[in-house]
Amino acid sequence: MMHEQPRPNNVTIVDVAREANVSYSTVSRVVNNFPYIKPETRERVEAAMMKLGYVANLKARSLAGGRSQIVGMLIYELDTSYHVEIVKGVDAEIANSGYDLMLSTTHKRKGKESTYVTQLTQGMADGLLIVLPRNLEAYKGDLDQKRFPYVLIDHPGLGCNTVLTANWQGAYDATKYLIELGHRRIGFVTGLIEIASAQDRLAGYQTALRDYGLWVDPELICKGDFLEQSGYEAVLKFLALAQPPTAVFASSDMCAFGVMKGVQEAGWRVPEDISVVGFDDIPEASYMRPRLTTVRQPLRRMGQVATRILIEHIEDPTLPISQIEFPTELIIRESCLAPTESQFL
Amino acid sequence: MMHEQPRPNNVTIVDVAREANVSYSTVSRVVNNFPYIKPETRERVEAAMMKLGYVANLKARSLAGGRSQIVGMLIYELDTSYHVEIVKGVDAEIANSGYDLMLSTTHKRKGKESTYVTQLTQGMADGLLIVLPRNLEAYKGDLDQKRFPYVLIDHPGLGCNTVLTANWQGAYDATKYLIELGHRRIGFVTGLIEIASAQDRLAGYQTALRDYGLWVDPELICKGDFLEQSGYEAVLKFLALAQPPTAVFASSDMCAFGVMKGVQEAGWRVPEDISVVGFDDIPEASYMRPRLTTVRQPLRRMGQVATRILIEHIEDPTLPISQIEFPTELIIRESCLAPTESQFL
DNA sequence: CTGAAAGCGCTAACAC
DNA sequence: GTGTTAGCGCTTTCAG
Repeated sequence: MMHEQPRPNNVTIVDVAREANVSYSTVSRVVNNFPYIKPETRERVEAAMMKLGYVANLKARSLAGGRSQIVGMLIYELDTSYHVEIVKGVDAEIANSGYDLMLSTTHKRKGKESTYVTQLTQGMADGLLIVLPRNLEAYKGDLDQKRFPYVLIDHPGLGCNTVLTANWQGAYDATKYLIELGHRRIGFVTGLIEIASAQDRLAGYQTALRDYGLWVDPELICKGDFLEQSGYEAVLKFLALAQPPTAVFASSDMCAFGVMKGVQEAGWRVPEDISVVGFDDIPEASYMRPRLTTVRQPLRRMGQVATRILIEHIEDPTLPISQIEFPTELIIRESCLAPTESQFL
Repeated sequence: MMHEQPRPNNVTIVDVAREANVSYSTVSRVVNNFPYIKPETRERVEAAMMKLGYVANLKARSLAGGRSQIVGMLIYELDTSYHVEIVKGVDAEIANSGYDLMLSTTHKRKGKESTYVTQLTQGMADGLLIVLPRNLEAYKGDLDQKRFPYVLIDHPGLGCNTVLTANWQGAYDATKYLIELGHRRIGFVTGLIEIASAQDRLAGYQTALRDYGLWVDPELICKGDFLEQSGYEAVLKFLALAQPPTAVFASSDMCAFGVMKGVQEAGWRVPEDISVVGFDDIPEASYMRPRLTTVRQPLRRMGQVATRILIEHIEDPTLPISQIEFPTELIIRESCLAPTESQFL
C-alpha cells in the first residue's frame, strides 16, 4: 500500500564494523563513547566511519532504547510574536546542544495535544517543551508516571519543571503606574481566562485597584483572548459606556494593538484621550506609533532557559525539579499620559 | 551508559492483536488501511485500538520501512521575519495534513546542513523543505539519486521542485519606480551575494538603470548581507560620498530598516532627504514610521505552497516536478518622495 | 482475507 | 576490551 520508497542503502553500523574489522557492537560503543575501548580499536572504527560517511540512524537508535536526540515542542500556534519569540529562544539553545527540535503546533485541536504527547513520549523525543498547555490534565499524570522529562513554559504545574514570569506582579505594576499617573477608571481586557497567566494578570490588576482604594467596576473588565480582535471589540464597548475609562490595560500586546486601533477608529487619540498599556513586550510594541508602554516578559530568555533545563533533565534524570520565575519589567514608552481635567466631566 | 530511561509499557500493535483476537499483522493492515479486510474484523480491531488507546509508534513504523509522517525543514535561522513568515506558512499547511514538522536551523554551520540532510533523509523525515540552502551542491546529488522528495524555497535548482519569487522583476520594478519619481542617483545595498535571489535583485536594479539610460555607478552599489547592520553601514558610506544618492534600494526590509536608521542618525530625513525602498514586505515594514515602501514577496504563501507540493510528492513520487514562481508586487507606502531641486546641487 | 516470520539499524545485557 | 544475541514495534513478503 505504501508507495515504494526507494530504500537507500545507507551505510550502517554493520558496514562500518566490516570495514574496521570489529563486531558491530564495538562500533556502537565507540559511537556512544563508551569508556573502555582500546584506543587503537577506536581509531580504526573512527577511520572507517569517516571513510564510509556513517551517520547514525536515529530511529533505530531510539527504537532500540537509546536517545533520539530530539526535543519535542508543543505549542498552540505560531501566529503571534509571543509564540515566535519563545520558539526563537528555544532554537537558540537547541543550536548549541546536539539536539534537534521537533515542533508541533496544536492549532486549537485539544485532542491533538494528547496524541502528540503520546507520540513524542514514545521516544520520538527525549523530552518535551510545553508552551501554554490547553489540556494538561489529560496527560500530565502519564508524563509524570513515565518519568518523562518535560518543562512547562508560562504555565504553573505541581511537581514539575516550570518557567514562568511574575504575571501577577507585572499586572500590579502596570495598574499602579496608571493609577499614579492619575487614572481612576481603568479598563481591563482579560486574556483567555482559562489560562493561568490570564487569571494572574486579572488578579494583579484588581489588587492594585483595591490597594489604592479604587473600586473594581465590573463594567470595566472585559473578557478577551489575548488576540487583537478581542482588544478591538473590548474598547468599543468601553467607549460606549456612560463613563468610559481614561486608560485601558490589555492582557497582551496584540490585544493592546486592537485597543489602539479601536480608539483611533472611534476618532479618539492614544494617549491624549485614552492611555493604553500592554503585556509581553513583543518586538512590534516598539514599532507601533505611539510606541506601546507594556510589561516586558523575557520571552526568548524563557524559551532558552526552559530548553537548557529540559536538556539537563534528559541527561540526568536525577536532577531536582526547577521552577523558575522571571521578574517582569514595566517598559514605559509613549502610550500613556496623565488624564486631563476634561476627561472627568 | 545511557541513563536509565524508564521504558513505558505502551500499548503496541501486539496488545491490540491479543485484545482483538487476530494476528498482529492484521492489526497493521487495518492501521494502514489495507483494502481487503473483512469489515467485521476491522471493526473488532478498531474497537480494541480504541479501548486500549493505541497510538502508532512512528519510529518503529518508519524503521520498518513505512513513512514517518514527518516533514523536515531546513532553515538557516529564525532571526528575521523573513524566515518566520515562511515557517508560519509551512506550519499552516502542516496543520491540516497529518504530518508533523521537524524544524532544523543550521545557524551558519555549513557542515551541519549535510549532516541534517543525511539524518532527515534516512527516514527521520519523509520529505524535506529547504529554505535558502547554503551548501546545496554538497547533498543535492544524493537527494536526487535517492529520489528523496524535497522542495527548495527561494532558491533555484535544476530538475527539482522549487518555489520562488520574481526577484529580478521585483527589483526592476522598484528601481523603475524610483527613477520615475525623478531619482537619478539610486544607491543599492545587495543581499548576501552568494545567494541567487541577491544576485537577481542586483541584476534587476542594474537593468532598470540601463533601460532608462542611467549610468550604473559602482560607488552606489554596496555589499550587504540582508541584515539590518549592513544597511546601516552601507548608508553611512553613501552619505559620505561627494554626491550622495537621493534614494536607496535595499535588498531586504531588514536592510532597509538599517538604512533608515543610518539616515536618521546622520540627521537626515526619510523620505524628504532620502527615499528608501525595501524588499520582502515583512510585517514590520508597515509598522515602521515612515511606513516602508517595499517589494512584496508572498512569504507565507510560499511556505504553504512548498509544503503542499512536498506532501503531494511524498504521497505520489511519480508526480512531475513543480517549479513555481510567484510574482512580486511593489507596495507603495510612505518612504519615498520625488527628489527636490536642492538635492541636485 | 489472514497468519507467520523475516528483517529495519541499533542498544544493552550477557558472555568470553 | 570485545563479540554474541535478544529484542525495540512495525511493515512486508510469502503462505495458506
